[in-house]
Amino acid sequence: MKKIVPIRGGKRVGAGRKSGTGKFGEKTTLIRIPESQTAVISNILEAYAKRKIQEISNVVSIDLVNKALTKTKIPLFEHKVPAGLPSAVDDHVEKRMDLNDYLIREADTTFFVRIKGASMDNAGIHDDDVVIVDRSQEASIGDIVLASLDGEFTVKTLAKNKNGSPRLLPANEAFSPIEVLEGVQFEIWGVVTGAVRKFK
Amino acid sequence: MKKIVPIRGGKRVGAGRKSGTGKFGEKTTLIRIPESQTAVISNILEAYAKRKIQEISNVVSIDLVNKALTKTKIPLFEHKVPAGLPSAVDDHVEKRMDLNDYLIREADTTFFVRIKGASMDNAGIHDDDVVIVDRSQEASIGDIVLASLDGEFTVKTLAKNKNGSPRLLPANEAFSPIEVLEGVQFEIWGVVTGAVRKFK
DNA sequence: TCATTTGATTATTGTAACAATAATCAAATG
DNA sequence: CATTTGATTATTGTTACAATAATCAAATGA
Repeated sequence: MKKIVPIRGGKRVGAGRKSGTGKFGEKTTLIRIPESQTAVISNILEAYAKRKIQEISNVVSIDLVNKALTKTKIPLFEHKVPAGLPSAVDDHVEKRMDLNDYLIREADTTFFVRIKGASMDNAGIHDDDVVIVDRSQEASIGDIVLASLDGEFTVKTLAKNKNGSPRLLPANEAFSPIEVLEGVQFEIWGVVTGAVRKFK
Repeated sequence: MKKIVPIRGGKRVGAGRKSGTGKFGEKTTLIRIPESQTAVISNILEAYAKRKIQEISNVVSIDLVNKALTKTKIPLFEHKVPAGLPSAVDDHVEKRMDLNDYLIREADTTFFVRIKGASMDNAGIHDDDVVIVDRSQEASIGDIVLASLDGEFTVKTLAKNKNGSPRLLPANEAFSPIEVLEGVQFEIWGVVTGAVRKFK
């Protein structure tokens, strides 16, 4: 027995998917890619499709800690700044702080890394900031770390894929995560324990 | 008339082009590339074929997103210094730093203030950061300053109205500028010259 | 004998063809 | 008037294909 199919159709002029509705928003061509590089290229294209910035290095320079650190105890006001004239020579301010003490746990295993770019903006690490990296600390998932990929240094949040391979997350939606692919020389140099910025 | 073709042939077992004799030396797959990026990808592949670069992953920073991404390779610990020949690179690597030297100009006129809230987020000053305030510096328009209004302390960007009266600008759209009205006790305590933050 | 020619064989590589999916439109429906 | 339904067209990954390139060995000829 035949099913009665109600007729709905007819001409549909102008119908159909519109041009440029693909994930790239433009036409594509086929290119032959060596098999060992398909993963890399696919990653790049993924980032491109999402209009994200694919950036690895955001490190300008790496400096070591001075051999002999200075100690300068300076008043710290946590809540209310008292009226009057707070100063370092004042003895009676309740709390004093030394920057080296505050930010550096162990001088021997610490170094400074100057950051460029906006890829870690949402983590409060901005262009031209200097971050403090401690090599002695074990990096955990979620930590901000200094890592190198084939010799390029980057500061990113450490994450892990379902398959266990590491992933480096920028803290800025405009940037795409960095996948640590098979065969790439990858190393974690330390955990970012602090950041400093100079305004003036 | 038929041409007489001399017979030369016969079985040619084991003949034929050998696998891996293509320009990449390996198998390939077809990938669809957006047209605007084909030139870039072709260039990468050309270089890869010629082995000018060993790993294509080094070149991810290629201008896919129309942003020139320069990669910085920093010779760090693995860098071998030729004895007796100090170079700029070596100086750079050997550079050492002290936080007090870097952030504090004059200890006697400097103090720290811990910031609460998000009103200066866009200036890179976040909740729980410690800012460095220098009382000895003259505050200019555009500086981030520690100011007091009727005894309330605040860190804001210093601006000026057309009529000359000062104005304190938060760096966060969710907050409104503070007008310094007539009769309000207003004082600038110093200029914010830096900020530090502890992550871990 | 041995270098060269010739045809057989097989991989590469760019393009074309294809099929499954996705997006979009408008007539028909309720 | 919102929803359903089928028509239409682009996207996208895969397969097919044809021209080229590489390689081998039999046949040739100096």
